[in-house]
Amino acid sequence: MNKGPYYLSTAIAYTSGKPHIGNTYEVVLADAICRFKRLEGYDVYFQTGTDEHGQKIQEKAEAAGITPQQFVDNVAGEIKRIWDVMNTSYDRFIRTTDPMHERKVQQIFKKLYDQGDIYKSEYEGLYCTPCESFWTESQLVDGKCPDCGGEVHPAKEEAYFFKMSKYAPRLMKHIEEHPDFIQPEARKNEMVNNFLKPGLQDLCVSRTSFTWGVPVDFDPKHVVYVWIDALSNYITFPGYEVDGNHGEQYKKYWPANVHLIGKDILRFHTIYWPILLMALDLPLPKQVFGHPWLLVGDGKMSKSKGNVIYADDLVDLFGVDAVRYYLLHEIPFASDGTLTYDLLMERINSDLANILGNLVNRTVAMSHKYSGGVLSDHAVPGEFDSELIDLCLATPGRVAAKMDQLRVADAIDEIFTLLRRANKYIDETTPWVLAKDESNHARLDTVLYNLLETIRFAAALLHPFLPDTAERICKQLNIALPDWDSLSAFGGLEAGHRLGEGEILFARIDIPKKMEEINKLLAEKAKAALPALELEPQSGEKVDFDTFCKSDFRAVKVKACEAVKKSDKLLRFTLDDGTGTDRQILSGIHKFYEPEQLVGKTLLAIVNLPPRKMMGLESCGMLLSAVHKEKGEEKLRLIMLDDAIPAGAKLC
RNA sequence: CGCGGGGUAGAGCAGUCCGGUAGCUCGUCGGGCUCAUAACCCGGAGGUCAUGUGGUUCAAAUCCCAUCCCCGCAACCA
Repeated sequence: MNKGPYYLSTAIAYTSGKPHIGNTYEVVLADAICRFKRLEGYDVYFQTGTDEHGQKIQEKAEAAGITPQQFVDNVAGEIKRIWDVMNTSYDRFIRTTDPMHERKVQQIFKKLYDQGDIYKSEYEGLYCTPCESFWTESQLVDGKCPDCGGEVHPAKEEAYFFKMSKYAPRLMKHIEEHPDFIQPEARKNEMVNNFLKPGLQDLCVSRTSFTWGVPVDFDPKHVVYVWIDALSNYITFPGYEVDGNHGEQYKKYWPANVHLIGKDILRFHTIYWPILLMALDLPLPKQVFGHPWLLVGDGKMSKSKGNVIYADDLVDLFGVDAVRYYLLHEIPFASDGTLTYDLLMERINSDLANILGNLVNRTVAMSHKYSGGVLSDHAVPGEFDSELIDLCLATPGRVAAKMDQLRVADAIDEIFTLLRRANKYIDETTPWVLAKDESNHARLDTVLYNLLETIRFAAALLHPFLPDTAERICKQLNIALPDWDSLSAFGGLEAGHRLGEGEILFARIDIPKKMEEINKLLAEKAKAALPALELEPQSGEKVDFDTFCKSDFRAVKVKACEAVKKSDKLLRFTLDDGTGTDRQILSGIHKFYEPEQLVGKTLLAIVNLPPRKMMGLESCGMLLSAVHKEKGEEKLRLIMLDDAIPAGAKLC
């Protein structure tokens, strides 16, 4: 049954690097919504993709020694791969470097210019010459450039501007008349109070400071800045044409039902984008949902903190549906969620393995054991049946209601409420007791039927969230994925139907053991990320020759060497320095050498340093070593000299 | 006076808009069961809902006021 078109877009991912699990959350959320809408019978168009222009990409490509196009090709490929790893069912993966898109962006820009909404002026700001960047007063750090810390000076740059203020009252009215336009609601107030009410400034929509972008065709030293370029993807790819000869998809799907975006870019999607559409005289999207963020541990993911988690790594560890489940279920509707390995494993065990997996497993196992895996008539109703059946019939509607509000986590909860009820039903009806008495077999068959039918409902409803798992459940039931209409009545399974083989859906995880494994993996990863070899940078400071000559370097022979008591670092050397009197030197190198290795070696020492006490012992000089870092680990080797050199020989 | 979000059981959260028995999941303790992945089912303990024994009210987690604390606003960002 076709319930009409449904167009959902994600924000397009910026191709500056590999997306982490937080970036991936958005597309998984979008996927769950789209799959659910398809299940309900909507004709869904799900668009995602990449935003590939801009200064940053130009710079990164330069640094990597490749062209920007090569750079974005690589990253876009990686992003698409991760979207696929997450099993997302996008209908189209778009890229803003698509020539078709670039052509349309130029046409849109020209149209807005011709009708007077875009005008040429000057961008004034504080300019940092070495960084070639403009900054606002508020961005400065101590009045200096936040990038390089250098001086900034007021400067002007020619730029095109969009007349935002012209459309502001219309937008205000639209927001007021469409309370669902901006979700969650708290965000709406934020936008209205912070941006619309104080008055909109005209938006700078072109740049001359970099070239990796869509050129303004009538003024080629300008490139179209991100707003018009990136935002317009939502209409250009479905087939918008400036001349009104729109493509089929555009005619069918625009305006979009939902733009799903991160809460940080809400401003662009709820103010600039609607105004842009008004200027083009196009209908506005029905809803913009700014979803919360996924945090890791107690903060944002950050490469410098070393806590970045990537979706594909998690999938390797736990499987795609477990990761999808966590993302979809553990992130609240309007506030940020957190991801930790512990929490993830706890959810897998308690929800996926215990409640869902075990229910399917025990039911299918009993069916095979007691009825040879063949369904019979479910003709003997009994106590507890109606409660289970009623909940089955009520659940699809409840899930749909939550999904309409985009409350995905709550929708999943509804399904698990049903699964919990089914587990309880088993305890209430005690099939293993019924099985003991032949006269109860008809009732036993009914109980098993009710359970299997409940699982059929659950499989259908779970599919949008856990597509692989839903299919595996169906395989065990030996049925095709049930459609939405089949959930309007209890009794979809037929008598005489033969079940498939039972299979464990989610194995319980031994959390401490798995954690150990993960820590090992993380440590290896962290190590691999460190530079292979690090050398101390050379000193720029000069030392004059006379000062250098004052240092008295001598060859010394190790007569004895022992670890200093109560010190984990220090070794105590008794050295022959050629004077006839033993010289004692302490050196903090126990981490690198065992004392007995060094006895008899010829080393190099500076002997005219002032004596110094360490751990109560006097050290007269210093042994010289060569140091460097490997994979972040400090390495040290003593300077060992040819044993033919006599003790006390001076270096010069 | 920068802005915004938040403080509810050991953990994670809902409830706050629209006052009326403080709820869910996990964990924990006890019991039941044995079909099942030591799973499942039942019950208990655990909270002065950040503070002010503040205000409004018959009634406040919820509305008002004040105070304290945490988090983001630094791009590796959605």
